[in-house]
Amino acid sequence: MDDATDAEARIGGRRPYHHGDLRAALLAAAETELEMAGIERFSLRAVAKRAGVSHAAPANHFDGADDLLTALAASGYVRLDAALRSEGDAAGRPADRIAHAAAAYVRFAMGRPALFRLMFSSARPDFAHPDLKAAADAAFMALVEDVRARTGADPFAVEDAMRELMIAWGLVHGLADLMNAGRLTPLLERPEAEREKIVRDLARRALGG
Amino acid sequence: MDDATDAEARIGGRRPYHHGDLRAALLAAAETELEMAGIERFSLRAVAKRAGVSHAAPANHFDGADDLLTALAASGYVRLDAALRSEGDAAGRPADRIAHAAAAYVRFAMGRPALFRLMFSSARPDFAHPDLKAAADAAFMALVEDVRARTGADPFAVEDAMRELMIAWGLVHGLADLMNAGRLTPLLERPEAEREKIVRDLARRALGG
DNA sequence: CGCCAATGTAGACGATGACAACACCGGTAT
DNA sequence: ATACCGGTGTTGTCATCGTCTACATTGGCG
Repeated sequence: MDDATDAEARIGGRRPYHHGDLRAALLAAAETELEMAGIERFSLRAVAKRAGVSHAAPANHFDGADDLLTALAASGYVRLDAALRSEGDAAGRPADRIAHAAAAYVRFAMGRPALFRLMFSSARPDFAHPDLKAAADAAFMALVEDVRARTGADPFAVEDAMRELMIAWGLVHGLADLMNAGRLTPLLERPEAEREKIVRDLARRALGG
Repeated sequence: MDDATDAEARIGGRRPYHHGDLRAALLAAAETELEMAGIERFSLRAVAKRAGVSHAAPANHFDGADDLLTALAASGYVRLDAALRSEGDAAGRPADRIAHAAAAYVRFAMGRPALFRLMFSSARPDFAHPDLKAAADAAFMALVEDVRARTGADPFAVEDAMRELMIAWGLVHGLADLMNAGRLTPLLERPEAEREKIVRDLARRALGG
């Protein structure tokens, strides 16, 4: 926070020509800008202004707007992965990991709607970028492992386990995306605690038990 | 088609100053432009060029780019509604309507990926617009009725039926959106006929059928 | 101490959405 | 018949956007 208030701290003095950690500051500014404006009104110049630098400064750290969004999406997947795993660990029985991960998935999406759209419903990030690909794959594997913990079988080897994975991922992603879009109001309008409970129930029910 | 070839028909002659049915032509051009460029690179000027009119001509028929996209989204929901209902009617038993509607939902999404994103994952259409709202609600009701045909209960009155609805819609929407994003490759890579069969099976399985 | 690569700034260009002023056209009232 | 008029399409303009290029500033290294 000291860095963030740098400008104010130097009242009367001139702001330093060099920022110090502009790359990180741009990523942070981009995320709030993304949530404020939405992916379709996202503007690189607005991000630069929010970070307090000139409109062309980001070019020193990112290869254009889409590259910044690629890095941001990767950061999103890292956090989604962490949320899925920590929530899974909090489950009692291994077979119930997936239901808790489901609730975490939906909570993640609803807490950062624009970032979630960037991660799953945008063509702007370069999903072939190594960093993004690795982060997205890791989060995917969190789900795979939860399914394995439930069925005792490797989804990539056993078709039945793969079907479970498809149902689990499809269901939670659909619920998240629909509520993100303001649909599914019967579920959307409930208080958060109840909503999470329902999501867990839906996951258990769809997976047969 | 006579109107569409109007320009060619008048070789040597001057194209008529007035188009005839520019509104419909713009909607058609917008849809192909949307699928070609994607929602995030969609450009009103490109649509106008595609329709063969000046960049400002659309203003006479639509109140800006977002209004055009609103009309396009509404047209999408009308078609989705029709697909869901006709596919449901093709099902043998009433209880199996929902599985067939599920396959239709996924097929619709994969056949028009950008339009599907416009309908569910974009902030540009005005979802409060009466036409769009009506079309979206109608498509939603198609799913509601399929659930009712299966459970014999009104989802809005019986909580258990509502849960079935959430699972059904969440699952098919998630499967569609994920494959649209290039994920869920184990399902995505199969030939279309097999994919549809799997989607129906997943729906039956998730609904405990 | 002077050079230099990294980092940030300023300005310009083409594309875009929106707006305003004008041109064209068919139908209608006189 | 003719003069008007509202609907429709065009041209021109402006602010904003992403990107590129030239230049300024800085800290560290030889």
